[in-house]
Amino acid sequence: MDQTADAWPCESLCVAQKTVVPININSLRTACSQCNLRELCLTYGLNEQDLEKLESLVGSRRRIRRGTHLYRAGENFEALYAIRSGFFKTDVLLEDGRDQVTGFQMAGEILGMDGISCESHTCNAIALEDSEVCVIPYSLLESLSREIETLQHNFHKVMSREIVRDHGIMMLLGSMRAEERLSAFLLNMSQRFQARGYSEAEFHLRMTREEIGSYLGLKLETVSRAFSRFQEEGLIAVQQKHIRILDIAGLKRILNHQAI
Amino acid sequence: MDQTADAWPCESLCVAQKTVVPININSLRTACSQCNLRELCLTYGLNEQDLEKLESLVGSRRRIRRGTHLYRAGENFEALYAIRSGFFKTDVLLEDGRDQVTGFQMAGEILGMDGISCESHTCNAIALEDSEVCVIPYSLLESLSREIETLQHNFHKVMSREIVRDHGIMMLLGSMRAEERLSAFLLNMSQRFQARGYSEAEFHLRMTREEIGSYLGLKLETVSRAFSRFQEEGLIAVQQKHIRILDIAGLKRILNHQAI
DNA sequence: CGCGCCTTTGAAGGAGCTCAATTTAGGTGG
DNA sequence: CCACCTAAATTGAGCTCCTTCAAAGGCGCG
Repeated sequence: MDQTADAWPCESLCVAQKTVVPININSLRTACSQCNLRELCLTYGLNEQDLEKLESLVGSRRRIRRGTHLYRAGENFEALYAIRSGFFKTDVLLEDGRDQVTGFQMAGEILGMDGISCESHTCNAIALEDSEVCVIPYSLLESLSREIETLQHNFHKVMSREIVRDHGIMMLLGSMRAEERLSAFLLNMSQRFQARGYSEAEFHLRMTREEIGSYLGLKLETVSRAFSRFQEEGLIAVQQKHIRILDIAGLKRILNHQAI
Repeated sequence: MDQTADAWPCESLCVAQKTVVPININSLRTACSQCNLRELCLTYGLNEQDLEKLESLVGSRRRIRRGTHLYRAGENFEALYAIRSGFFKTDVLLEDGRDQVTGFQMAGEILGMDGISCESHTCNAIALEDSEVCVIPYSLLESLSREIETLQHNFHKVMSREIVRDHGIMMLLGSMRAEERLSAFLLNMSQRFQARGYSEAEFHLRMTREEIGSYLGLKLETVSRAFSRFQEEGLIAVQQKHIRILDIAGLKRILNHQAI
């Protein structure tokens, strides 16, 4: 099935990507072998035996209150973080004060890979709602992935996926107009919520218009106006942070540069 | 030394990055242990013993004529490529025909990491001049990096650096004006040429104005006008693809959002 | 209930785009 | 070696989409 069709533009070129089975995120247990997010996380496809070895991988959990940092640019890099629950943004800052949101991350996704290259983080990770992460000490991940081939492979795929995702955003920022960008954003959110067992058509955005704008290379007013126009055209129903998508095909048409 | 100061904006936040020693790219030998690009490549810091194991890593060489593809989006992913000599661009295509250059790669850099995530390439890699690459079969790289810790670590760093680089470009595309973008581009090129032992102040661009524009999210006319303005202001001397940087500090001032 | 923050909406301005014409460079063949 | 040809680059003028500045409305939280 083409669950990838509404991913970032260039991800749709990715034929072999696995179909993510919607999963249930209710009961929370302790280790990877019991984790409901397994299908989305680093441990995908590991056998029972290997999963046992992994019990040591997740050192601890950390709760991050809404609005606080998981890590900051410049801090020492020691661990990756797998999001158990919640919602994050990452952003980078320029000396002159300008900043840019580089991504929004949700349950099952991995944070912190920017830190590997120079052993210190290059961006900030901030919780947009009360969240919980699994702390994955990086040295442990490296040594375990020397033992467990599947883990190694998954880790590489996760990093590569991040690169592909970034290329999609570069495409978006470099060659799309405002409404195309917002359409891509909404479709991407929709698809990710769906992959986690939530509604693809109705969801709460955790970020402000300004954060969306920063991510999409637009001003908050432009984002707001685009939302309003989508609503006028019957593509979505929007009330503050609550979004209901009424016409997915219509949004896709906009993304594909076609007029309504 | 702050050779990182003129890297992409957010890379300058990266304190721990190694200083790349300028190297001599004249004599070409066969294996990694003899390669002059070692300092820039995956084999950095490996001891003699490990380097011997690596002889098998580079399966073969491939010559790529100017204007031809190293790989195409959609093709099966089987290997990474280390550039021995030459110059490449990568780009992604949208269904509606729009495309975007996602990067320019030069000697010592690794191509193809986009393909890991779904076992097929998601972008095109095209030689901008006659080039030569080392073919690194991916399965071999994975098994060798389970044996050789340093290789594993280097590989992860290379992928992470790609992510950090992409964040820098997202920053550029999302929040810089045309002249800031071009300034960042020139400073980045200058720094990379310097790291390879070439002049930081004078070099030949291998790409057209249109390709630069695509990379920077601008139209070719805008790029051309920005070049002309830089020349009027005495920051650079430009004659077609030949660039001479006259005032690096001035370019940096532009990048930092300050007026002349 | 009131305050602050977020969002919406309007009107004017500007940076970069589009369209178009001209110049220049580089490659080809006589 | 020169004339020719094509692709790339430059430059101008008008236009458009997004930004900027401003004001008002709404929601949530103490």
